Amino acid sequence: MGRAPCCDKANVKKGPWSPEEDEKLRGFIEKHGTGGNWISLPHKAGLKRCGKSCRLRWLNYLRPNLKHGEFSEDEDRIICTLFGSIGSRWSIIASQLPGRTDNDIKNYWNTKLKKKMVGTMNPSALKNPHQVTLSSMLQNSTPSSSSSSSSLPLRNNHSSNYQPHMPFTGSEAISYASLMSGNSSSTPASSFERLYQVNCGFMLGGETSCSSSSDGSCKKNQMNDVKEGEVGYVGVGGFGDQIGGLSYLSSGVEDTQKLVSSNAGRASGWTGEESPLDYGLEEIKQLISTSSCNNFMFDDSKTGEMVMYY
DNA sequence: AAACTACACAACCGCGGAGTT
DNA sequence: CAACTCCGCGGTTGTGTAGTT
Repeated sequence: MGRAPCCDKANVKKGPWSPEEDEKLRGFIEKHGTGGNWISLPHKAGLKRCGKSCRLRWLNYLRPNLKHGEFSEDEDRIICTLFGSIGSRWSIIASQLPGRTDNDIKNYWNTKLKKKMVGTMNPSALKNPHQVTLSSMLQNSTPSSSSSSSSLPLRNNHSSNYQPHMPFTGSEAISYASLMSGNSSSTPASSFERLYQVNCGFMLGGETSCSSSSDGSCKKNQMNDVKEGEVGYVGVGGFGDQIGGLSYLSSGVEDTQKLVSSNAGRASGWTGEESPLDYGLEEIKQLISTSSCNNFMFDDSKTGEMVMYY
């Protein structure tokens, strides 16, 4: 069965929104609400736009109480922590950042934060081929082409032993962990910085595995997996133990929960249509505490590479 | 000043899930 | 239960602009 188009593409305007269109849409929604039907909304509002386009414009740009501009360090922290815990589920991350949209955060991550992560790494280490291969991390992070997705094992909803390969060998990972712990930032590495660097550093390589891929197999099902307790995750301590007593990841979960807790109140300020996603605190806590992305383990015996078990 | 490049952000696309008929 | 519609999500692309050569 083919999927019906969401709108008559021939009679629909595309591209940037004009101020007049914005005003029409804003005015209509302020007056009538969305009516729970985005498809019919543009017609009612007198707009020659696709319903999805209207929805996006409203959610990402016109909606009241939206923040535009620089992200604060707090917001950076939250994004990184959550990204490290739950991957690229931008809507969930956005739900913890009032005034920010998933699109905003996604763009911010892709254009700035990811580079910031890279920037925290010691460049000299990158010259050593036996240590972290940054380019390979980044290559693995973008599932844009079908070829890349075919070369990378895609997560199966119902498979608990999905094993994406990290671009490190076991010893490389140890080098990397040492590098991170000895990072020469102006302040001693705080627990956040370690969490930030380790979680996010690895996530650069693991992003694909946690995001929805082109086959979309990794979307809401992950939530369902967690809820249903079907996933046989390896314990959180696995990775930290292996890298010589560094307990970044286990503390990461704790920190994440604190962050989520501290932001839940703010998040609750979102009401109805304002909130793109309304996950409960407990839901997110559980999601994070059982998050696949925090569960690492070496498997030197098989491949000689470090492997994350999901 | 023109050409080129890099970056940031808005918008589009296609998919899966949920709800309805 | 299948067929269908709509919503929401995340990845990707397009476009404008600032910076550099």
